[in-house]
Amino acid sequence: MAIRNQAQKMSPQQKGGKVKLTDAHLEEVARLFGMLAESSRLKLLRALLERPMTVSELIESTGMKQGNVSKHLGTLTLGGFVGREREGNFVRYAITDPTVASLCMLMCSRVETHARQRVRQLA
Amino acid sequence: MAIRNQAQKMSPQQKGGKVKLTDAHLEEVARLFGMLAESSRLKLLRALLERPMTVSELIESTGMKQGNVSKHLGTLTLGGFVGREREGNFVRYAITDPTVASLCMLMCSRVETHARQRVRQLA
DNA sequence: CAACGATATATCTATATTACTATATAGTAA
DNA sequence: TTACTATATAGTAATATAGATATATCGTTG
Repeated sequence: MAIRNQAQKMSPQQKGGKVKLTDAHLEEVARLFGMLAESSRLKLLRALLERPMTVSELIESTGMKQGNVSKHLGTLTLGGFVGREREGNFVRYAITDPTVASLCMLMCSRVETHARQRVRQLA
Repeated sequence: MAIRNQAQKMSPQQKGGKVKLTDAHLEEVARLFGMLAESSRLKLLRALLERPMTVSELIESTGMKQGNVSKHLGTLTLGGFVGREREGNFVRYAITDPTVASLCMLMCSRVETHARQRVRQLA
């Protein structure tokens, strides 16, 4: 019975810093990570981190096709990363989740670290 | 020319907390997020967060097939999330990246928050 | 060396997801 | 209403990746 992995009714963040992640949690966490696992969507988030933008603005700023922008924004909205607000004919999107920046920055610093490690390995 | 997205020679973390993420960065960040976007791999990480384990132990503790465990561990190793160390016939894997826990916990707390939001929306 | 156990890898099928194109919908204004 | 603009969605082909199975490689022991 090795390790206790299964569900337990506890807050995700416990006092000791220890976390009990149920299988269901992991499924959902994986889905959310998957939403960030696409450079197109990250480009949209990067743009929105500057300021809220309409779809048209995002199309211009990212160079992506309209349909793709819409679809990716839909995904990000489902994930709760961004929110939408109608403004006449336009729809303005904004980042609603403060952890987006943290997640991306954490991962980005990993990129640098990892790159340095690889360089060191080669040397 | 809307927004300046392109490469600039700066440290990823700037003083003001602002970050310049180049397109190349985003590609790599996406790849890394993708490695965490699979519940199987997250299960492996969850196990390894308890303590370093050999492949055999991971097979038993996760119930996954040997080949898949090996493959996923290979992916996680490529991403620099875990490291391997031979011990006779066995290979012991351990989490080498301290940000793994932070990333997963951040995302997990998002899951809870988002779930609460959805409940609120339904009400 | 041969035989064995532990781990890695190769191949396959099924599934998911992308970008693309075209089309549909929603809102505004005439 | 119709016409127009902005956004969303549907349909498709191409690509990628998971899990299952089989096989290969590595390290140990005899």
